[in-house]
Amino acid sequence: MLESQQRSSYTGALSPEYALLGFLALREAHGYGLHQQLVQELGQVWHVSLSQTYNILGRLERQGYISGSMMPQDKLPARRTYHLTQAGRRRFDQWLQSPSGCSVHAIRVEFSTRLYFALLLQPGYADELIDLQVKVVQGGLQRMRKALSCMPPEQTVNRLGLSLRIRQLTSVAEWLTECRTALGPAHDMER
Amino acid sequence: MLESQQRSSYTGALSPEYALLGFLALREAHGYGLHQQLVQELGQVWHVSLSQTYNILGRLERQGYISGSMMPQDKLPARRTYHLTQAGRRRFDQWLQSPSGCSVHAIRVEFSTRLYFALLLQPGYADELIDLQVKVVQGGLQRMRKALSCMPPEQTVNRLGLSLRIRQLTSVAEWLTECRTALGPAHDMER
DNA sequence: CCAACATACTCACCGAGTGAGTATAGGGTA
DNA sequence: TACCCTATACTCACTCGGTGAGTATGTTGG
Repeated sequence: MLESQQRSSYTGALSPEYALLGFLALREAHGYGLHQQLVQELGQVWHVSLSQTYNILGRLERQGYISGSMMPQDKLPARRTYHLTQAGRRRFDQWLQSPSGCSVHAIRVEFSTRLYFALLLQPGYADELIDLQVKVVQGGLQRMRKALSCMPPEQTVNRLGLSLRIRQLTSVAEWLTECRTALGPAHDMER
Repeated sequence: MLESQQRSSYTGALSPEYALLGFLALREAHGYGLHQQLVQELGQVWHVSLSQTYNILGRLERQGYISGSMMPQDKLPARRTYHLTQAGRRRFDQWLQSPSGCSVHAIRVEFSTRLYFALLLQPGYADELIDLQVKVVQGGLQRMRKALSCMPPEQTVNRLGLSLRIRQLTSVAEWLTECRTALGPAHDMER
């Protein structure tokens, strides 16, 4: 009964792990620095504490996507430098190709992150990424509008809840076109 | 640096625990039934699995906000019937009075839930609740707009991220006025 | 007669996220 | 010189969020 949503087996895409993989795709780094980078570059997108960053790095290493080794420094304490494994590279590349779901949160954090790395790694691909996402959003909007029209009127709060989701997704669609115009000029200069 | 957000000590307000407290404020009930109620009445607002419902009930009981006792049934297996304690009643009443933060998610789920119970328990209060929330949202919007104007232009993705948050919150504000008109007529009949 | 479905939970597990703690180095001040 | 604050660089223990599988029984449809 209207359980759409596309939850399925949770892929962890809504934690900043791909951002960390992305930074490591650019160059190897250690946890503390990665956290600083995350805050500076994507602080408006993700809000992650230092220990959370280490948690994710630990998990990514356990799962074999990154691998780290202690690098002693003179004066300052030794630090663990991570680099992407082949599996990690594959995972990141694959993620970069696939559009986000059509939940507002997914788009705000995951799509923005994807856009960030697309601009850095293959700027010509950004437009395509946005178009792809627009299509997903449009599809989601249709489904939601249909669901709303099918909902009994006495479900006041449920109707309002869905109505808000529709408004939110509509403004996401508008924002996506804003993205295109915001990136358009710089993008033209690239090619 | 722009850590606004009002995180502070996390109050658990973004899990459906208050919805469960609310249902129990109306009448005592057992886990399975509470879950059904949650899905039927607020399914567009919260997406909670059965086991998650039991998790939360377990925690609420450990924390002393609800208390349950096994009620044997003939034929069907015995079930644990919960009722609100005084502490739970206080907690729920206090929550019902206080506006949500100005994050989109907080409003979508928490405010909607508050509105749902306000309409059931003290319908005359709903308008006031909405007005209160509008003020919070307007304040948040101002802070975000200011933050955006202060952000360096080279922070493209961060700027876009904040811009989306602003769009989202703007559409929340519009939705709140939709709430008022949607509830207005029924509401007039109440007084 | 059997399968599917509804009732009513329980359990084990992993990821999300926080806060406190550890240790060292460098810079400023009283 | 003693002291404190900040920055670097983590580690640990803990709670909450959330899922999926499993258990056990009764009812209903083919």
